[in-house]
Amino acid sequence: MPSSADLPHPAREDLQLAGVLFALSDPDRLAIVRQLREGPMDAAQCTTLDPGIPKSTKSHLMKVLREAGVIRNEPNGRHRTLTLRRDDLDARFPGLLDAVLFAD
Amino acid sequence: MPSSADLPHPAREDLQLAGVLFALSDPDRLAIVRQLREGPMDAAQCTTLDPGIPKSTKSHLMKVLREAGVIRNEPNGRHRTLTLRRDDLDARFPGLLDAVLFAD
DNA sequence: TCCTTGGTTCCAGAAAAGTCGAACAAATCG
DNA sequence: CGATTTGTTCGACTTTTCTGGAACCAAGGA
Repeated sequence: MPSSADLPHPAREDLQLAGVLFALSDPDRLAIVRQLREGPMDAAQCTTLDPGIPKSTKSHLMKVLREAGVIRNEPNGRHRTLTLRRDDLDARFPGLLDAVLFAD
Repeated sequence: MPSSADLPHPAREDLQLAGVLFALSDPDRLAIVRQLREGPMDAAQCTTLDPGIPKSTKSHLMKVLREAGVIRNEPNGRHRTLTLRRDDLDARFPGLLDAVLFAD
């Protein structure tokens, strides 16, 4: 049974190209996605961001990525596990994620 | 000698991934880019946009795409010729444009 | 030369997005 | 239970982006 702390995630078929591109169009969010390339990660270990960033700001970055369908954000004990939705993105927009992750 | 009507275009090496993604993160701008896929086009023939759109708004859409380096906008007699900067985009962000154009 | 056409620029207001403190929530540990 | 850790959410404020009218500009054509 889903915990009340579960956040909504769009279904694969509801992902919008423009929305995904927008979520990725920010250097901070791009850095998070790049870090997730290696695999799931607890939000606390996002070292790519300025360590002095307020947690509400950080949470907002995650929210934009989640609502666009780029990452999954699930409760995991006291933490939150972030996962890149690679399979869904590849299915809907083949090659896009690879191009973004590979760039530069 | 360059006409004063020439608009500034970023050099290939100055293209920013986040900037390009932002320019593409809008349905209207995406539609313009998709139409340019077939080849250069005069701005007046952008049939993808609502025909009732004010020309200043349309010009703004072009400006965002141009400043991000997605399209070239050059004077051509009484018109403006728009060109997708496919070679520059492919060089800097391989696969990105194809993925965007192919999607859906 | 004047008029029309196709387009940019400027400006101001509206809308959207980002920032961050403070309050709240859930899990864990003592 | 109470304190700590790791977050989310809310609300107010700032900043960015969008929108569209009006002025302007350059190229042709009558």
